[in-house]
Amino acid sequence: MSEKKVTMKDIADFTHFSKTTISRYFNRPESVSTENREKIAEALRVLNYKENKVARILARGKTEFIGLLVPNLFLSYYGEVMDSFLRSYQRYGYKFIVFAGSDSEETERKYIEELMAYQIEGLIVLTHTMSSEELASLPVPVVGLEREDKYIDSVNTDNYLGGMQAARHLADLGCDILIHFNSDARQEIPASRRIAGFTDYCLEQHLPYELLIEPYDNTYAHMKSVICRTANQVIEKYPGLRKGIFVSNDSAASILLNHLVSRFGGLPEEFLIVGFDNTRISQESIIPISTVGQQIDIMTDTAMQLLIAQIQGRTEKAGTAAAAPVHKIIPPILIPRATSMPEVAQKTE
Amino acid sequence: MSEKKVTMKDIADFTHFSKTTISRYFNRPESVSTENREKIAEALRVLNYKENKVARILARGKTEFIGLLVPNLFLSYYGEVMDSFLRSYQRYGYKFIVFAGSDSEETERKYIEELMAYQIEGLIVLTHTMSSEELASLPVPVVGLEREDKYIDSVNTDNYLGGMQAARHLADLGCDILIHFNSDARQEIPASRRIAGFTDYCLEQHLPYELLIEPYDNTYAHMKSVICRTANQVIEKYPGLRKGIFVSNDSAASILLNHLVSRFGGLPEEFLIVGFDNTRISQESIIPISTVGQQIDIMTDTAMQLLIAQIQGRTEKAGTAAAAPVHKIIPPILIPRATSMPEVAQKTE
DNA sequence: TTGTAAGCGTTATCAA
DNA sequence: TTGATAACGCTTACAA
Repeated sequence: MSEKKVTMKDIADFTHFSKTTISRYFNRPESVSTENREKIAEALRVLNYKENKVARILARGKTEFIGLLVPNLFLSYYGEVMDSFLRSYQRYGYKFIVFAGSDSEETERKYIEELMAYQIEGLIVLTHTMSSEELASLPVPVVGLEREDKYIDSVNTDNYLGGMQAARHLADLGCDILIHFNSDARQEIPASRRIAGFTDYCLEQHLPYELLIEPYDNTYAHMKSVICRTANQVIEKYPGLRKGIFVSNDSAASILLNHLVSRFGGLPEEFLIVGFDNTRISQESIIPISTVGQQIDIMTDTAMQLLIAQIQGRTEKAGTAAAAPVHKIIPPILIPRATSMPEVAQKTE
Repeated sequence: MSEKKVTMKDIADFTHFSKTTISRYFNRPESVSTENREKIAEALRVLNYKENKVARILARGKTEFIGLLVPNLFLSYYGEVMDSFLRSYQRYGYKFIVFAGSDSEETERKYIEELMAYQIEGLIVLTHTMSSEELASLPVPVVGLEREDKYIDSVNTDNYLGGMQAARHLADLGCDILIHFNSDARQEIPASRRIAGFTDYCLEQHLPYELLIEPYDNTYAHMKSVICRTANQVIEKYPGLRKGIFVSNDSAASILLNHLVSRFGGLPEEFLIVGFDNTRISQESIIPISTVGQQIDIMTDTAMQLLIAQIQGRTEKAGTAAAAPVHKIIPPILIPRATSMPEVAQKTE
């Protein structure tokens, strides 16, 4: 159990071949005679050889490592995205070194330094800490996901379309007034496009609408207090009207739903709710929440492909002037559930 | 941007020192004269040197890598545990290579092979796929977390105590009958001790109780149908009695709660619910769910310490006969919330 | 305080 | 089809 590690040298000695031949056995087996291949296989088994990829990396310069920077893993959106990235190992073979939760730019830089020291071949960034400009200056390919992406390749949900889908859905259901809850309207954040999509649809269709942008930090308690307060204003302001409320994400939508259900003993027919993301919470809430679903598997796969394209491009044409960053946009899919179809609200899904 | 990588050799040439001195500058700076330290620092800056830890690993044999096997990341429990492990980087400096979701033993072995090839120093296992016996035979330190752990070091919540806490809490609140919902009573799974703790408390205190063990797979839909069915049986069987229901985890507790609230338009006073884990869902449900909370940060920290102890012990006394595995037990903390304190159920938390 | 040289376990080049 | 030999970039005796 604690014996010295068996190396190719040991196999070479054992079989009386050279290290080179052993290496070739792994990398171009067809260049080793069938007979000797068997001898080597035998020796590998007998000595219980295990490859050492660290040495291979040093010799070849390819680590098959990708760095992953994620804000946290307790929000289910990030959990689901991470899950999806990790599973891409089966397809692409890249391993992930993951760092979570850089509070400050400084620690995020430290993480990146560390990742670079391990010779990662690419970096995927979900955190919002550093500017894409700084990220673009790194000596490795970078892809951003649902973050500011001016100077880097990225994959985003078509947030603008998502906002429109939500508005159209609510309008189609005969709402008298469309309302959008959000907490962040900063231009550079892709999710803020949801606001624009929602607004533009309402304007185009001449629908009465209202934006309620109330900042909150990411703690549940604060989110809750802000949303409940906002909801109460809406209740007072639009009595008797059929209100279609599009909420910026499923967690917030769930808070709103719980508030209404608690207050009225159920979701009144005059309230329709649509969330965003299609995270688990939207399915598991007291009434299944209609939501604009991000296609996470497609997004992560697209991100991997962008990254791999960069990795390959880099080795080929090293000196090319930085091309304009590629921004892939993935359409969301509206998923109608009980919060926007009151007639089915009582049925279990 | 695509220049050749700068190595210690370059710094050596630039400063007219030897590679050795440059290396020492990093590893034992005090052994380099102050004057020359500055020269080297200058050269590092001018040439923009970045360390290559892959080479260092090869030379020293320490990777600072830990492998992490987790069933998935969409269940918030695992997300929270992962989050906690990743943050331990700040304390211990270990980087994590993460694999999620091995459906089969075969793929799980492949993951482990891959991790070994990268010379991980230790392995943390949350998956239930492989036996601890097989894991124990690996040539690296292994620590399990809330999994079968006969042959490996492990960290578990004191599930037995947790079951007792839940029962006592419900009994103290004057329940006429105590009921436990669970889906898996297999001895080797630590969580099954929750059943034993619950049962023993009821027996000791001569309390009427019932165990309802109904297997379900991990899909939400199936969980839901099983739990709703079971709940309906309970409703019929114990009309008028104050029922204290201890549910095996928060997700299941949330499903039960939603079912009751939907059916009765609120949580009837005669139902008290306690979940397990203290995952986010317990706080974010329509009525905050009382739960037996796992102390995740303490558990992950304990796991890291166990692993590090093994890593260090291994280098010191290589030949020691495998000591008996160490099992650390972390007490859970009961968190009373509205589902077991009907009088506060209406207040926002 | 600094340098020489060997070594970590692979792969790559060139020759045989 | 195989083998010598030199990388890869760093650490570490041992020597000076």
